[in-house]
Amino acid sequence: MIKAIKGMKDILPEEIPQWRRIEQAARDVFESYLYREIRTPVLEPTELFSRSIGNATDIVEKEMYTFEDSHQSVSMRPENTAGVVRALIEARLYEARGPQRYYYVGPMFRRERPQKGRFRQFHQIGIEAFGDPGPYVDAEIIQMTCRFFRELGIHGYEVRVNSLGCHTCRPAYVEKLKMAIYLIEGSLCEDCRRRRETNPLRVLDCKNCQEQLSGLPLITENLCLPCLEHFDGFRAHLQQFSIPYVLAPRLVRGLDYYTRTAFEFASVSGALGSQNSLLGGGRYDGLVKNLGGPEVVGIGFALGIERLILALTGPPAEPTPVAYVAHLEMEGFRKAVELAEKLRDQGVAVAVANPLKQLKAQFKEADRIGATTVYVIGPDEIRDGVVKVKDMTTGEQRVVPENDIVPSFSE
RNA sequence: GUGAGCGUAGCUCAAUCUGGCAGAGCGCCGGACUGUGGAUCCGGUUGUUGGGGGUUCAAUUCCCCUCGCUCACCCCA
Repeated sequence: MIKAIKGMKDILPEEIPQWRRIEQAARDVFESYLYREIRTPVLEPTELFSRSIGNATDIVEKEMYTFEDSHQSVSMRPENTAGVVRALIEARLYEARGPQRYYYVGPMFRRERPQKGRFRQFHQIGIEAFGDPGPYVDAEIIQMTCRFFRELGIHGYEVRVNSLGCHTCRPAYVEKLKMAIYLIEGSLCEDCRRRRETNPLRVLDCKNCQEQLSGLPLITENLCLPCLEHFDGFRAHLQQFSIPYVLAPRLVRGLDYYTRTAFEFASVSGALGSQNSLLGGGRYDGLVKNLGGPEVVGIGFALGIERLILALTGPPAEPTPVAYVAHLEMEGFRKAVELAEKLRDQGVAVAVANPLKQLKAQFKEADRIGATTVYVIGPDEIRDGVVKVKDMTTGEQRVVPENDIVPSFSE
């Protein structure tokens, strides 16, 4: 049997209503904040990702699906900020009047070992806002996400915020941090000692060594003045919007391009297994320029649809009502097909049994597909010019003149 | 990339520890009911025990290899 590739899943019809609900809520909410949809290719030049996400990150180093295509290295997108920024530059969207706010929905690819809430093909909904340097946008994005979550009835989460500094203050802080780690290195786990060089900020987040780490300097205490003002402004706006949040000075994003504001919506319900990040994002003020565009600042986030579904509670959507046309003998079958087409003209979903199927079997089938109404047409009905109509929930059946069959059956 | 657990009927799982005819429930098909579903009863159907090799008179069971799935680490949405 040919099976789907590891970490890639079919989304079966049963699950589709949930996906549509999430996507629709996102479109409605984001568009109410003047975000517009953008669709970019799944395949991009590998260089786009190595230059934006960062060459030394796990994503670029070992998780991308990369191959040669006519002497060019191309990769399937592991995230979509880089693609949107490329489009912004390529189409000179930054020159347009009005807000440059975009959202996207689509599959992303990372070649990791799959586990709960993590797949090799997964789906993200994300937004990017360009050209606005002030902290108000940062807070507005959080507000917008809270509205989106509220719309979906998701509650078991917390908002975590941090500032990662900028090109002025971060390098100095990283050096300071490295030095501090060096001093306590002996008490740290193997991973942390490795991370001191590869990704010092990550050390702060280590689950094994929290006790030893309490004395390390925090980025929030080492911000330059502009970064500090931005961070304070951001938090003041959150308070103004009455959004509860947790200060997470150890929150680090895994992508190199982030500056200043970084945030995360984390599930606190345990529904995501060991993954708890529902959504992550932040500001990336240097990225557009880095990729060859003008000095345009940006901020954005992405959320994982599969993870959102895990966090979703509540009853599944009700199935849409359907009708079934049962029949006897070829004569009845012909009439049944006609009736079914008339009902479809009225917008009703209708199934017709194969010709000459036993009536009993037809009713069984009607029951199985969840038909709310069954119409019966046989020689007797044709002779009398009527159709029998059975309500499958109550079991009641009545005789209706053929010409009166409008979509009057109960929903 | 590393570690652990699990692969038995369409589905959920027994039997594996202690080797001895591969089972149950659900589903499906049919009948009781020849023009009426769901409930009940009766009957029937369902297998490369993931694959390969080894030990043994005998392997679903024990051993080795391999593939797959799941969870966790790493990292992230």
